[in-house]
Amino acid sequence: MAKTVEQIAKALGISITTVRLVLNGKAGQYRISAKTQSKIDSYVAEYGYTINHAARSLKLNKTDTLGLIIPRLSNLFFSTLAEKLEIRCREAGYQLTTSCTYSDTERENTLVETMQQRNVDGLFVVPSSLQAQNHHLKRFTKPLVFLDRDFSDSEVALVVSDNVNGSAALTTAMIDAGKLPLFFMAGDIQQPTIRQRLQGFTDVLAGHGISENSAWVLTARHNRREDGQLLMQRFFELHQDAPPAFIASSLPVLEGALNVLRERYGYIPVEMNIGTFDEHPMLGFLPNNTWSMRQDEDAWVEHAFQAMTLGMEGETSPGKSVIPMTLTHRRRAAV
Amino acid sequence: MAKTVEQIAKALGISITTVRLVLNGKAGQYRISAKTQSKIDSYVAEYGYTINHAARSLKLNKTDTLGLIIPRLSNLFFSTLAEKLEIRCREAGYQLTTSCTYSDTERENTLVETMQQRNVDGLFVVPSSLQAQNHHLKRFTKPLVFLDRDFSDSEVALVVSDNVNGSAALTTAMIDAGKLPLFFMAGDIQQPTIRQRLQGFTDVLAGHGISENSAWVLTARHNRREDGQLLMQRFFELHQDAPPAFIASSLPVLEGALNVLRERYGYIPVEMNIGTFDEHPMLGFLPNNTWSMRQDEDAWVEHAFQAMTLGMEGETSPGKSVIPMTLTHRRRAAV
DNA sequence: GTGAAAGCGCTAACAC
DNA sequence: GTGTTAGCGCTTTCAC
Repeated sequence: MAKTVEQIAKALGISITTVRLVLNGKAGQYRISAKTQSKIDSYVAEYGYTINHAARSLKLNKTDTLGLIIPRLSNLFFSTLAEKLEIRCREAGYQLTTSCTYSDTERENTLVETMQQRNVDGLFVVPSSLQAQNHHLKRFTKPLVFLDRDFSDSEVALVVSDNVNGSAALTTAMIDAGKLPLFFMAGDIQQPTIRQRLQGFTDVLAGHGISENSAWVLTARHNRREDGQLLMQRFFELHQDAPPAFIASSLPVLEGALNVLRERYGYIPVEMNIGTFDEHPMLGFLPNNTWSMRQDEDAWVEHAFQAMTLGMEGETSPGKSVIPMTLTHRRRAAV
Repeated sequence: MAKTVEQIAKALGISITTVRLVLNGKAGQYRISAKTQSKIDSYVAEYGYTINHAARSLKLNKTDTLGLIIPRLSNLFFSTLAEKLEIRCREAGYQLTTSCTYSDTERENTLVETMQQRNVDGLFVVPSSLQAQNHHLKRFTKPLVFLDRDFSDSEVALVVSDNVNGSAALTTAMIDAGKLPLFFMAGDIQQPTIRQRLQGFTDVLAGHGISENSAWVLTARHNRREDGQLLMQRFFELHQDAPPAFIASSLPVLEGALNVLRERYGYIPVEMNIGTFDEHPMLGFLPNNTWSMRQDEDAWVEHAFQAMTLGMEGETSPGKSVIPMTLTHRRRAAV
């Protein structure tokens, strides 16, 4: 097993070049004798041959590997994205290697350096901040495609969802269904994605002439379950009852918020109207009216991979791709 | 940027060895002059130095990379496992690279060959079948640690949950709460994990002198949402009403089963008692009594990494690790 | 049709 | 304290 080209050649008493030509399928092209070919073939069938990827990389200065750096894999949106991107990369002959930052900027920077050392041919990154993004641009010397966070740097290759319009559509759908007042439980509004979702919300409310909307917005520091809990706890410091309708800025925030309700009441009030970003089959477990605004991972992958291909071909950056979102409504369960 | 050791040495007019010693932190040990050191340091500060990992790998015949092959990342259990294993590997200085099989044996075999070519130092695999497992053992020449599927091959390094006892405990808890009859909706019972869960169930029922339990078991071909749907549809071909209590053999099966109920009734009957394997925060969205049997990813990671370490140190296989599961009960929501 | 040789950037062993 | 060298296994180029 795992013979090298040289070992095969020596064992068979033929030259390295000949073996190589056969192994690379160039036998016909160079008119290698059938006898030599079958000698090589049967040797390989017996002992096997595994190309040494490190040697190839060293010579060609490419690894046929792409990197993906995301906040966490245990977030369904990112794990789905990783899955689909891996499939797309493999189709094109690339191995994708994924690592998580856990929203730690230092870790993120380290990961980029690691990817650089390992000489990946290109890198997809969800950057935690504009500084981090600039760090990567400086340190990483091959094509970079940024995902999910729009820091308004028009030069970079970037794929994001159309969060402003998606949020506006979600808000409009809930208002049209008569669900007012409508609260918005936002995680970290420093983060562009969340900020844009909040903006879509306030835009629509302003368009409806609702000026008190700032009272309907609650914000937290991060986007985790715990932040959702804090948000709902804060809500109860300000109000007597559960909100008749609210939007969570992401699924973990929703999980935390509903958890507080269930602890407080022993149940989740069924008459409550719930909006959220990101879709999940388990939203159907809720008996409530729910609206979820889904991000289109397939379109993300196509745009991101296309941008990477252009970058690797040396084209200039394709700039920003803004992917539309789609709304899923689940009607309140009959009783 | 990205100078090689040789370039640095030439630019500074000193020898490659000297530069190397400084870069590797051996300056003190070999008493390199402070002047030389600072010359090198400032050059690196200016132009940077990125080690060429391919060259290092080629020379040392190791990549400081481990592979992980799982069915899918969009399954929360596996994505959590991947996350925690990545963290553990990085602590020990290894990069983890994860790929998915989508339960396709051929793809799985290809992935193992790819990992072999890329010369990963070791491989964690969730094998789709005993044949696949044997294929890997034959083709992969470095340490292998298998996960999640117990094909009763006592020689291999393997980490699994204690599915038989876990399932027995789950079944017992539901029976003790008076939830009979209790149905079991199983996905693919060819797969050892599912078979063992089913076995824990039938064992307990037999222990309670319930002989008709075979009528309470429904099985499907795979373990996906669609299979859960089929199972619940089949249930309704045999019964008039929704099951008063049932156990799903995994979360996707549960999602599919509940989906059918919601379609049929417009709601999920709140008096139904639900058991499932794998824990998820969104199970709290259900107003029902639920019991979920969780797998302990942290323990999996510790045992798996330990087994890998032993393998890399050339020790003999540590054999099978069986990890206990823990039960979470959510009480039916008050009204 | 087949062979030989240089070189990718690193490590390790040895020389001065 | 510093310098030289061989060689990991591959690709590419040129030679016969």
